[in-house]
Amino acid sequence: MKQISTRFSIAVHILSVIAITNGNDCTGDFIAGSVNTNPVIIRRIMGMLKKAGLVEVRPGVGGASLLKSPEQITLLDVYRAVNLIEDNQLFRVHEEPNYNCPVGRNIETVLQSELKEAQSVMEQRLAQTTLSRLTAKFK
Amino acid sequence: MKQISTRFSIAVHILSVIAITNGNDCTGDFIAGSVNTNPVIIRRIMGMLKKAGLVEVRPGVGGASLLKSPEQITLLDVYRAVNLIEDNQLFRVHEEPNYNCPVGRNIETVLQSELKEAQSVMEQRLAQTTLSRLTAKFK
DNA sequence: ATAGTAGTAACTATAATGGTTACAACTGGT
DNA sequence: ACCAGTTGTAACCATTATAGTTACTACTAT
Repeated sequence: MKQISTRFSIAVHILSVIAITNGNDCTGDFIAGSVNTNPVIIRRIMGMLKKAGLVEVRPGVGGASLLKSPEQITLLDVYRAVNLIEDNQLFRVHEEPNYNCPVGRNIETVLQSELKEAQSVMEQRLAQTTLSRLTAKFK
Repeated sequence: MKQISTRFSIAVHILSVIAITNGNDCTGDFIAGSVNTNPVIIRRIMGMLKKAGLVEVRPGVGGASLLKSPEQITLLDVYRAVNLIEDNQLFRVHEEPNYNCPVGRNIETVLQSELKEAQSVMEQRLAQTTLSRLTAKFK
């Protein structure tokens, strides 16, 4: 199966680096070195984090800093920032079943409500973990 | 973002049809008509459900039936049957971060444990919904 | 002016998905 | 014994997301 993209984990990595360095000379190239990937990947994800209002970047000279404190940034915030998804639905449901069949007629509505519940509890669990909680566990 | 494949929702659809028809003349082509897709798709997914011990198919003559009662089949059973995933990890984490960086050194372990938790609560929610609970809501 | 940085566009390779056609193997009924 | 209907696969295809790369413009402090 297709797993959830590494954009999410990289975004958390990026924010952790910014949090730890306290925004000191935290350029895209520096972060790319820590993540061990191409700087453009970092810039792209940083763009999403900017759009979500989580970070700001000093234009020209470079360097990123957090717009919210690490205690206020949760994994759900990051997840939502980088995983823009159709209708915010993690689970995709097959379309246009046969409405002449009692199953085809009902499956979408009935199943969707259960899947939304499952997605919701996952997201609420993500919302319980803050960035500061994560970085506190670093050794 | 890439959503979770419709294999899952189709598999639930398949099992619902079998449950409702009570395994009466429930051929792949018939189910394909209800799902409104190609019969081969149904056979492929049915193969996974067979491997997971959820259904059996009469060879030659055709027709599927449940190997467990609808009260005993949960959405998690179905999810696990059709979404075989590397290491059973829904979230993918970027590999080979820079171990010379305190973030790169710790991010994998620390983040993984949180993500596993989030995945786990979602799966436990799926486990609470049985096939019979679903079909009972059909109108 | 220049060096270093950010922001994008454009391109590539890879993989998963959803679908299709084709074919072999099996079964029950005639 | 044949035949129709079915299952189980293999092979192929188009589409899409992902992850990465190169290249270029624009901006800022020195």
